[in-house]
Amino acid sequence: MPEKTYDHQQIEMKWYERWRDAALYRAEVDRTRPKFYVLEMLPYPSGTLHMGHLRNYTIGDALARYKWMRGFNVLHPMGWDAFGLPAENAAIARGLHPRDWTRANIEEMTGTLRRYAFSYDWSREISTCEPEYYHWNQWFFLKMLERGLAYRKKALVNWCPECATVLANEQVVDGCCWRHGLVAVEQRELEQWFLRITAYMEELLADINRLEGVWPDRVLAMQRNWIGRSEGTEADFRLESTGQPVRVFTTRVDTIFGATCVMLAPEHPLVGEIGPREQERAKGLIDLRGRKDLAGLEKEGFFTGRYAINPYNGERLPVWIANFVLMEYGTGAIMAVPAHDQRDFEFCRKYGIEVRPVIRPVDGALADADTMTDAFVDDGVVENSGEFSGLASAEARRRMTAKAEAGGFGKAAITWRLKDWGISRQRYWGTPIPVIHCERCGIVPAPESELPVRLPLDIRITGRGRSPLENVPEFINVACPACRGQARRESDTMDTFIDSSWYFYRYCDPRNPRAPFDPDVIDYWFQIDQYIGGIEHAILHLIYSRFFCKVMRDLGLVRHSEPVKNLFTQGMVLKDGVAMSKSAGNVVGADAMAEKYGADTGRLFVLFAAPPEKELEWQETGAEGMYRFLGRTCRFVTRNIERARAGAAGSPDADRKALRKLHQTVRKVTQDLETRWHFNTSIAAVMELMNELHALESELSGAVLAEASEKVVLLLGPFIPYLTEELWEELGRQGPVFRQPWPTYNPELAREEEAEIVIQVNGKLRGRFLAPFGASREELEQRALAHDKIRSFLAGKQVVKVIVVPDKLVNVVVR
RNA sequence: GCGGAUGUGGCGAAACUGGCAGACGCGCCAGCCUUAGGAGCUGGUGGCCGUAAGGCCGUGGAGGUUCAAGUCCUCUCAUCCGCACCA
Repeated sequence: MPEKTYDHQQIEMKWYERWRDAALYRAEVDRTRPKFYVLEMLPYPSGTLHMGHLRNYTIGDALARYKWMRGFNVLHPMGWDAFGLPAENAAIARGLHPRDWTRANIEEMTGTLRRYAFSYDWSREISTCEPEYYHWNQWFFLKMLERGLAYRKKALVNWCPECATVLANEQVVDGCCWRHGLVAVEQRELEQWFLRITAYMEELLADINRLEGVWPDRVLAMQRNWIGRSEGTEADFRLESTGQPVRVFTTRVDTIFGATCVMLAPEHPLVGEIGPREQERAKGLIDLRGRKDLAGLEKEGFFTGRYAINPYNGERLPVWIANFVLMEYGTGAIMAVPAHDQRDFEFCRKYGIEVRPVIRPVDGALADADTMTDAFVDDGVVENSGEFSGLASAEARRRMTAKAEAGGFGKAAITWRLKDWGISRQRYWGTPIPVIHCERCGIVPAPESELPVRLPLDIRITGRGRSPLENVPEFINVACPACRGQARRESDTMDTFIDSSWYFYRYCDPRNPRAPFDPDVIDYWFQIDQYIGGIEHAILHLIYSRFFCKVMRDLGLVRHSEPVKNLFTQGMVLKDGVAMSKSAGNVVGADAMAEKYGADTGRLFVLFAAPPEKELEWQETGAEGMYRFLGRTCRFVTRNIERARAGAAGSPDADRKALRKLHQTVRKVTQDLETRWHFNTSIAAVMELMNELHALESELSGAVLAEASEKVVLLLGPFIPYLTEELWEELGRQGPVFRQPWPTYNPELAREEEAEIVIQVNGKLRGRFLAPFGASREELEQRALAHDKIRSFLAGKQVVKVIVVPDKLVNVVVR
């Protein structure tokens, strides 16, 4: 029987055609079986689909196939169409209607993607860009509005001039738009819709510590940081002139006797009351501040001529306005304690304000104000602080806070960094916010029966910063649902992160016309067992979706509080040391890859070259190596089919060796995939097996060849769907590989006959010998000491001790 | 500054609870086969010394624990990432 050369083009097209419309990963739900829900956050493919995009897909797919073979019900939809955003961009660029573009895009993209993915394309059932989906966005919005979780207010918001829309805080990266790297975000004051994510911030923070599954520390740290809880004390410093309180927030109230001035943010409301000149100068500070890189900014400020009274000691402190004090954080005012805060120190030294140490190190003396060069910022012992002198910092904080509460001039306070989620966008593409503005009735929610509020299809996209919806009278002009008078429909649309916050719920029940989903169905599939994605979603999507989950729970829709059990962040794919991305212009296109070596080679390389959490430097030569391996495997299996079938005889010795390696490999791959996803070592193990099989090939019996071929195909099934499918058919077997049971191993066959015992002298490898498993310590010791080579090392020395690790090694300690 | 990681051959990386460092692959070298090969096959490949047998060194660095350390402890250096005048 001639061997078959590996023709990836032919094989992959054949199986792609055959499987393209099959719902491969849609489980016929048998609730008695265990379930596995794996999902990837694909970066939305707004351009060329490249190997960087496909990496997380490949990981998830391998896992899904493996779980399936292990007898799980698997839900494994493609996650990529969750965002409407790229559709809008491209529509503007191409002058196409977004809706058409989205459909065209789906067809265009899924050609390659599906050739890689080999799984069910759920984007055919759900596109978040369409009314069937945004109906339920609107429904959620109304529920939140009812509960006060959605509200509208005038606020200073981030504005991306390139997108011509507002952005949420989470979507501003380094002062720039997350989508337009170099475009600086401006601040504008606008009426905006917000979701009250802060209502859940305590829970969002607390639950980080309660996640049962595995989340990367990095992501947890980023979320903690972003939520930014900080415990401290608020205290009022009264203005000497008017008696008006200036409330400050501090985490170090124990240093308050060292306060030597009070500082206001330039935007602080009190600035206006102090005087027009001061207001003018404060404005100057704001402008100087610019919009980027606050950290590198030179500290500037000025004295207002006013004084405020320290409530703890009655001291009269000058009131300053300083550019580094932020209105958005705390109360917008601080007390400056230059001796114990580095920023205050720098500011006060610059302007000649007194530095007064009041905390000394536990085992040291108070610093000298004149000679200190840096603030002493650690906790210590409080000095020169009236009744609190001599206390440790922590204790002083407690007592001083208590005093403020008792005296009515302050309280313990917790400050959060997290702000409410601004969801208004002045884009066309997005879910219309379902409210109506009526002059008489105010803001009136659209009646639930009228959902979905549909986007008009006939629009012109201007990119001018006002929603194009405002120019569509049929959309804008409506009757007020309450009074029937003339009213205007809200023209803002929702942030598309709303879509992505719950799309994975809808995947479980995509056609439900009555509700976002059936809670019973959700109950079976959720939580997501394994979510896979890039680190870039650590604070955006992953906080929003956690928030959404808690809201849905409080609406009685779901019974869990966290959507994702285990989160995995895969490493980026680099090309020449830079993350593969369209903007960097260094992509290895999936099309080109599939053309040249095939999707199987691409998948295998991505899985083999590095463990999934690590970054992966793309190397063409590495892919070639994988291609060679596939070719060798293909030829080996096909050229032995005849001999296997004929049941040819072979050498028992070679058979035994081959079977041992085979069963060891099944064990190793199973362990590697079960406990940790070490795809790379799994694949390496199969390669080792193939090397051994090649070496023994001519001596193997038909039966062993048959068993080996079959198991190799099954072991590789999760990684290289096309070739294994083809070989499975060549072997005369029926049905998709991933519906076969995972191969089993026989521990008896896998066992080595003899143990190789290593002999060390003083911990250094000096020799080795074979011994039966389970040999006694005494026997091993004796044989080691009798070993020729060891004897030469022992000559003239005294054996102090012999350590024996059964079946492993003997270490002889000599002097 | 705060927080999170990561350091092993020429390269990507292995090494499960401390027990043979470098599996597997790439690259490179030699050979075979071929009209030819950017195809296939065989062998070699951490460094230094040695014709060889063999020896010494070797997991960022310095100490320590141990019969035994890439793995545990202490300190330190370097790189990457996230946040950042957050009071």
